[in-house]
Amino acid sequence: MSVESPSGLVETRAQLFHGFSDRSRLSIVEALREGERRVSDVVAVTGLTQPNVSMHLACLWECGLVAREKRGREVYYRLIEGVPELLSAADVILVVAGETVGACPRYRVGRRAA
Amino acid sequence: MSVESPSGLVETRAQLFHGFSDRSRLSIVEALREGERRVSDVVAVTGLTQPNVSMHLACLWECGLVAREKRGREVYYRLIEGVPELLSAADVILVVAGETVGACPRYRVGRRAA
DNA sequence: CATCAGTATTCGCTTATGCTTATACAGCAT
DNA sequence: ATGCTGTATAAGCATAAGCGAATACTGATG
Repeated sequence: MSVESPSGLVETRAQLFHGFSDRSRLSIVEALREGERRVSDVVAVTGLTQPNVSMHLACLWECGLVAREKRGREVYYRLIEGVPELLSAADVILVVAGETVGACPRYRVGRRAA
Repeated sequence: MSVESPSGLVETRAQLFHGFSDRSRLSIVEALREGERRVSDVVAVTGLTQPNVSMHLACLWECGLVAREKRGREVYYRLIEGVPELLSAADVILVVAGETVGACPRYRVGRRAA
């Protein structure tokens, strides 16, 4: 069952969006937006813990949303094609609905009790 | 703090994607893709329960991702502008990464133990 | 081989949130 | 008013999944 299947498509799309639905993963993605980065670079930029970044990157990689290349003992990650465009499409919506989305009361997306 | 703010942007984007990260909500969105629909229409098309659909639509509406119009005792919902484009951008990615995304082992996005 | 830097993995906990069932509310007809 | 249709809300439960801490790999260097 490929992407062609209507019902499977919805399922797969949901999973894709889920990959980007977490604040931490999205900040990692943002860090990769300018080009490939080592894990430790991402850690430095995002302020997340190393295991956390590693987990999220593994998650994104397993889902095929980032590419990975090992050089020596370092591992470089980069976004696959299409991702920047998806982010742009999201930002277009946010121009209009940003305030509302940001204030959405039904979920907090990882914003742990703060 | 508007969409302009870098950190706030990531947060808001995460929430936006979260809105589309659920299988049920996404099937509802898909149902709305062809135009405005009543709640009961969406129920019929998706096979979800009426309270469930109502909840998800309320969620999407509060987040500003769908527009709502009441006519008599019926309520019509439709997608706001930019959403179809976001879905298309997602599909572009899925053409390449669809198989991988669909098989992503780290989460199941609402696919309850089946 | 010993050590260190960079990365990945596991465990356990906590929280978010989707679902079901029951029920309440709103508007129209008789 | 009564009843019916369409929609929304609430309570309670079950589960997904993010996080911190500890630890295991892996490859480079001396």
